[in-house]
Amino acid sequence: MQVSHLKLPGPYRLEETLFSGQAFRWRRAGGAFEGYVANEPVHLRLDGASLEVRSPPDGHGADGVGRYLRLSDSMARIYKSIEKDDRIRAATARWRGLHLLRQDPWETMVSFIASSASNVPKISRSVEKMCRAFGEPVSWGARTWHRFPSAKRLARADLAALRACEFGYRARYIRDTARRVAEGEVDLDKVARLPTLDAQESMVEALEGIGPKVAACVLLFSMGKDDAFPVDRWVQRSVSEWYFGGAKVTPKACEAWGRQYFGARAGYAQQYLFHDGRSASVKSRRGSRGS
DNA sequence: TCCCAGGCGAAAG
DNA sequence: CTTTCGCATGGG
Repeated sequence: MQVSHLKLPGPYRLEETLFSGQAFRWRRAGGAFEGYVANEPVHLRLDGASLEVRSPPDGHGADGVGRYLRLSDSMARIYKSIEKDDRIRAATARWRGLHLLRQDPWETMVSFIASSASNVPKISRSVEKMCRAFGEPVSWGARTWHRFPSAKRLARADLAALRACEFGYRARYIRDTARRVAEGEVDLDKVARLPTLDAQESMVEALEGIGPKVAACVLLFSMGKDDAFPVDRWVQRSVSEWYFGGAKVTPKACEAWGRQYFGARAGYAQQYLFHDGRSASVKSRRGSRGS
């Protein structure tokens, strides 16, 4: 096993970052976290101002972890650029150190196809089942881990086997998207080089099951397009409540508004709004349960 | 039993 | 063009 330590340039909310609905394969392991970076198993633990990274002896070690966690993001500048009012300032203050991730685009695309009209725990379960069924096994320690399956592998997946992962009606979208990516009809590296709106449009245009929101998630959570502004029910609700006095806002209008209002780092603002709104809701549901 | 979930595509207006 | 509806499925 390799062990290395990465220096953290500032506060990093590792748990909130890994469990804020961007990534779906992380698990709590005591005070540490198990998951995958660059499709290699890793074990992360915060240790004061540094991050301990454990990984298999024959893998990439900590290579890529800093990039994945976006450790070098200039958070002070980001906060300065998105803190347009007291509401967003409250969210950034509450969750200071929450980061966006830079994940693998293919994994992010499949995961967010699975996300539509679903919820974070269920997405995680489905993705994990799919990895066990189709992903390459990796032995490390006492366990067998499973890499995220390639587009080529999912392209020839049996639809019934995909459905068995609880993807429901999304299984077909995942299999067909895998085929188009495996055939090179859609090239994710090329998509990543396009301007945000062009990239978003190209994915929506080419791939069934990918609409504006899912495409924005791929751009924001895997391609570093920080001006993408994914609008789901939580963000739509928060924006309506906090910025439109409770008036209805369509997802399309909400997205356009968010990109304009928050600017080049709108996606970071979105993540803080999402996390803040969702945390408040979970807390109040817990608090009001009973009777 | 009904409602909801990091929506989307097709149908209807 | 915009709005509404069906979709699989598990959890509250």
